[in-house]
Amino acid sequence: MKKPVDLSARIASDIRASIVEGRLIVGDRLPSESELAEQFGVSRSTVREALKRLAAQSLIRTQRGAAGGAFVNHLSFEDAMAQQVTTATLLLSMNAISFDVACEARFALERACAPLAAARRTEDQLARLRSEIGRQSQPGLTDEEFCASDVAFHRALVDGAGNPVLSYQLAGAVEGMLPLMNMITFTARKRVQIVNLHSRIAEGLTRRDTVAVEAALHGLEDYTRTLARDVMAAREAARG
Amino acid sequence: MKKPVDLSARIASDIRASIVEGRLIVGDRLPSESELAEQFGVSRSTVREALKRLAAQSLIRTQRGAAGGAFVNHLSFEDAMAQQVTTATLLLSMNAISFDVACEARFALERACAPLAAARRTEDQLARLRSEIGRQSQPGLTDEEFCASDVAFHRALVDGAGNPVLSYQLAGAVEGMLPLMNMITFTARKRVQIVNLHSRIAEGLTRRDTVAVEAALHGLEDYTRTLARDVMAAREAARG
DNA sequence: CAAATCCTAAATGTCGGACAAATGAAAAAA
DNA sequence: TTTTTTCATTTGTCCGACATTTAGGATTTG
Repeated sequence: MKKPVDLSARIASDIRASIVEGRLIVGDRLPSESELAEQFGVSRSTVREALKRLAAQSLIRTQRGAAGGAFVNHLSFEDAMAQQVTTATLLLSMNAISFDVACEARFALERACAPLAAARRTEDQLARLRSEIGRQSQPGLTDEEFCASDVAFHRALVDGAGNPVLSYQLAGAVEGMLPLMNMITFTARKRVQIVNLHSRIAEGLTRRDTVAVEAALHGLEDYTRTLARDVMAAREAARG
Repeated sequence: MKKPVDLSARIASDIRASIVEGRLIVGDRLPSESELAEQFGVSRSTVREALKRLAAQSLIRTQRGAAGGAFVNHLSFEDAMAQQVTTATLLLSMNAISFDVACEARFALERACAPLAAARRTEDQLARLRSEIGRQSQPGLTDEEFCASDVAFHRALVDGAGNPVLSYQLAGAVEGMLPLMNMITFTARKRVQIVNLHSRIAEGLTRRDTVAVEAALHGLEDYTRTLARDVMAAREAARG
């Protein structure tokens, strides 16, 4: 693709291509830093910078010691999700993404999970949903705790679809929005509304009623956007 | 969160937190490598390895020269999508994700875009869709070219939703599946079927008929999975 | 003989210094 | 004023050294 000018970037790019295209597979050990330095005709420092680049993308891991070295990493869903979340967070905060756009994307993705979750949800997952609803009804909760429980609820919903790829995709969308959601103050009255909608979702899934779940998600999207609009309006008024 | 043992990882983590939490904002210049080395009480090499880690995540960019240094990068959708695609590709190839699971996730996400795309599609986007359909009908196309056009078609479909966050999410799902899709040989007969379904999608969008688009996407998902199953079966038979 | 201990070689992690190359800005020349 | 030159700053690269970790062999000990 591109021609990186820096040697360390070029070397990282080379090795990355080897991994992506399957010439190096999971568990393979790369040559030692000294050997790589000789192979590429650069110093060990430069090789190290290249390896750190790859490590930052979770493509390799390094072990010290006699049988140590750099190994092609098994990219787990957890690793990928962690990256996804930080990337999504920055993407939203840096690109002047409006709350509406982020919200729309998030609920569109969640609704995509509804039919699958309705068909496959287990009793365990239903219990998780109800447990989070119970927590959200507790009076002493801070806004942050309420938000955290909200995230847990929606992750449980998505996990109900039983598709790890969807869970991975959604994690970024939902958790990336957390900073934005945390700006909203959830009064008792608002919490009741949200908990009601959550209950409708849980009931819909219990009855395996896709349409009901989608409708509740639509309601939740509308209500969330209304809340955000009010927050923005209040903020405007305070400034003017 | 975690306690990185390596100094370069720890420093990278520190600076990353500063960026994510807003203490450093887009365009800000970090102290020079020497200054950072002094601040953190480490050598310049260690600082450099930390900075390379951040550069690998597109969090910073570096400039040489007098007014150079490391600057907090503006994370564009393009950068994020490129990362997303390589991550998704590796995720699918390393985690023994079945074709069915990947396919299901992809089409679930695409169907999520259908209502939005039906409401907002422009004439330009419709023209793009028809243009790709035209290309896919040409007889001389290789399988790779057919796949590439297929990707372009689906990206245009998703872009029709007019939500950059959705476009970003989908890019990973669709392009990450490319290596898997490329394993399928598209005979003339199969191509006709696919082009027919693509046409139904384009027609549905033209009429702003969400239900028709979703139905066509369902049909395409089923057909794609059938094709994959046949490929796998043929492969099994060849081995046995 | 078996088990525990020690030793050693190999590899990454860190350090410090050195020079090259790029680059913007100040100083000098036209 | 405009152009050229010089220069200080900063990243990119290289080298050599030592510390730290670790697996596995060698040695000692029961």
